[in-house]
Amino acid sequence: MAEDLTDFIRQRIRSDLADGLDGVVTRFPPEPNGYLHIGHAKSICLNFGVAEEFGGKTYLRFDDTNPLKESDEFVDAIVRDVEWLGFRWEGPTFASDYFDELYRFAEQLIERDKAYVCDLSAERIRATRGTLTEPGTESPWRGRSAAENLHLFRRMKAGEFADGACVLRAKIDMASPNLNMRDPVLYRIRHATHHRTGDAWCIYPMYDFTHCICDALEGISHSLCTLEFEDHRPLYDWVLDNIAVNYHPPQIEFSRLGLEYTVMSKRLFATLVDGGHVGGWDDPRMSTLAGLRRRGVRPAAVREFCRRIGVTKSENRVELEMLDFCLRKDLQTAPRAMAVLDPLRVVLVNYEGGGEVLAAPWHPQHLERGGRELTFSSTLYIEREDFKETPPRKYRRLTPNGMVRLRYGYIIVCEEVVKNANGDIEELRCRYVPESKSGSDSSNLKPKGVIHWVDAATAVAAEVRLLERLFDSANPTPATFRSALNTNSLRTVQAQVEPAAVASAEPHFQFERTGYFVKDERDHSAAQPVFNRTVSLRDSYNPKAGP
RNA sequence: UGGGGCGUCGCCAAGCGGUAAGGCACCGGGUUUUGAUCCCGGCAUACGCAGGUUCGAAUCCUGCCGCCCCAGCCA
Repeated sequence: MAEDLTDFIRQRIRSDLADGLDGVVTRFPPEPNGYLHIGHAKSICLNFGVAEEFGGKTYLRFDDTNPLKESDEFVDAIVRDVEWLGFRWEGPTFASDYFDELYRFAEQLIERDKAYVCDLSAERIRATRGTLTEPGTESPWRGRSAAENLHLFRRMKAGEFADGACVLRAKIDMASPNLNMRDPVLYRIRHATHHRTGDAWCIYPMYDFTHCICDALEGISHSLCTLEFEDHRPLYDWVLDNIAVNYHPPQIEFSRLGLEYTVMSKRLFATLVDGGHVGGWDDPRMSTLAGLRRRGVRPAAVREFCRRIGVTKSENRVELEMLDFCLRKDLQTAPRAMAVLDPLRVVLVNYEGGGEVLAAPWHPQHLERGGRELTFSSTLYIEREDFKETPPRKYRRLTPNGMVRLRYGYIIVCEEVVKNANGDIEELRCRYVPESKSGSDSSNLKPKGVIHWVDAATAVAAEVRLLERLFDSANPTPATFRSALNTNSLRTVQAQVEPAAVASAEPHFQFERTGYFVKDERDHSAAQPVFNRTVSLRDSYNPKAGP
C-alpha cells in the first residue's frame, strides 16, 4: 500500500528522519470523558497513519488527570472505537500511570525555585492574571523559599488541605504576552476518587504539566495536537526545559476537523445525551464513531474520508457531501436487495401463476457472488413515490396506462387506480406482460423505467429508520446548538423488505434505488427487523434540466 | 487595540521563485433492467488587497485587510 501523502507533518517527519531521527513514535491521547467522534478519527488516522507509514509505533494514552470527569466506561468505549477503526497500539498507557514520576518532577521544579505553592483563591488567581493587553501581577506567595514550598507541597499531597486551598504554580512570568506563561497552575487539590488510582491521590497534575512529560517519558518523536494548543507550546517546552529529562519531543499543531451540520465536541455531545435529545452516545444521528458505526458506516469509509480531507493548519468546515461520497464508495460493494419504504399495493389482474420464483444476483456487477430468489405473485408492493397520476416532466415510473419494468421481473401496465373515500390511492390494478419476464423477454416492449418491488405474500415487515442531519444549521455553535437541533432528524417508517435480506447474515445492504441500510446493532432481530439508512443513493433526477 | 495562527475554484487541498495538481460538489455526454455504479468531457488568465525585489512571484520583502484561538484550580 504505497502512500503518497505529502502534508506538512509527513514532510516534517521525512525531514527529521533524513536528519537522523531513529524512529517515529506517536500517541493518541484522549481524555476518557466521553465517546470519540469523527474529529478524533482525523487525529487517530494521522497519528497511527504516520507511525505505520514510517515503521514506527503509536501509544494509546489516556489523559486522565481530572478524576471528576473520567470513567472506565469511556475508556472502554474509546478502546472499542480505535480498535474498530482498525489500528493497533502500544499500551494502552494512562497519564495516571505516571503520577509518581510526575510528582517527583514537580518537587524537582520546586527545588529549582521554578514552582511555588500559591494560597490565592481561584478567583484571585484569575483577577491577578491580567488581561489580553495588561500584564498580570505577581502572587504574594511567589517569594516562598524552596524549602517552604516543598514542605507545603508535601502537605498538599498528604491531604492536609481542602480542595481549592492552594495550588502549585510554575514561576515563569506574570507579564508574558502569552497568558499561559503567567505562572500557570501545575497541581490542584481534588479530594475525589480517580477511576484508576482510587483515593491514592488528592492532588492532580494539570494538562500542561502532564502531557509534555508523558510524551518525553514515552519517547514520542512527534507530539501532534490541534491548533488551539499552539499557545501552550511555550509552556510545553518550558516544563521540559526545567526538569531533568533527557528527551524533549516537538509539539506540532494541525487544524481540527470541521464538518457541516454537526458539532465536534465531546462536551456538546454529552449535553445532547444527558438532555435526552438523542438516544445515547451511539445514536445513529451522532457523529460519534459509535453513532456512525450504528448508522452503518464502516471503518474503511472513515479512513477514506480522513485521507481525503488532508492535514493542514487551515480552519476548515468540510461539506457533508464529501463524507457521503466516502460512505457510498465503501458500501458500493454491499449486496443488493429490494425494500419498499412506503408501500402501495399493486394487484396484477391477469396473473394466475402460483409459486413462481425469479432469480436476482446479490450484486449486478459481481454475478460470481451468487444471488437470491424472489417470489412473485399477483399482489405486490411498490413504492408509493413510483406512481403518479399526473407525472412531472421526465418522469420514468408508473403512470395511468403507462408501463414500467419490475426489477428482475415483468413489465406491468397500470389499468386502474383504486381510491378510498378520501381520494387517496389505495391500490393499483395492473396487467403484467407474460412474455416480458426478465432474462427471457420477447415482448419487444421498452419501458422507460425500472422500479423495485416486493411480493406481498412473502415480504417481511420491518422498521426502517431514516436519519437526517441532527442540526438545521450548517454551523451550529455552543451558543446556538440547542435551537439549531433538527426536530425531524429521525423518521421511522414501516417498510416491506425482501425476505432474503432479513434471512442473510450480512448486515449491510443496498436497498435498490433507496440507499444503503444496515441492520440496527441493538434493536434488529429476524423476528423484528430494524434497519437504519446509512446514506441515500445519489440522485441525478432533475426534471428542470435537459430536453 | 497583547500574543499565537490562518487566508489558492462553492467545499477540502497540492504548490516550497520558472509561469495554478487532485478530490468533493456542480454542468454536459455515453453505458446501464438501480434516475445507482461505471466511463468521457467541462469547471481559478487566477492564488485576501496594495506596493516592492526579480528576466520571471501563489511562492521572497513591506504595509494593509479579513477570519480563528488564548484571560479553567478543563483537556
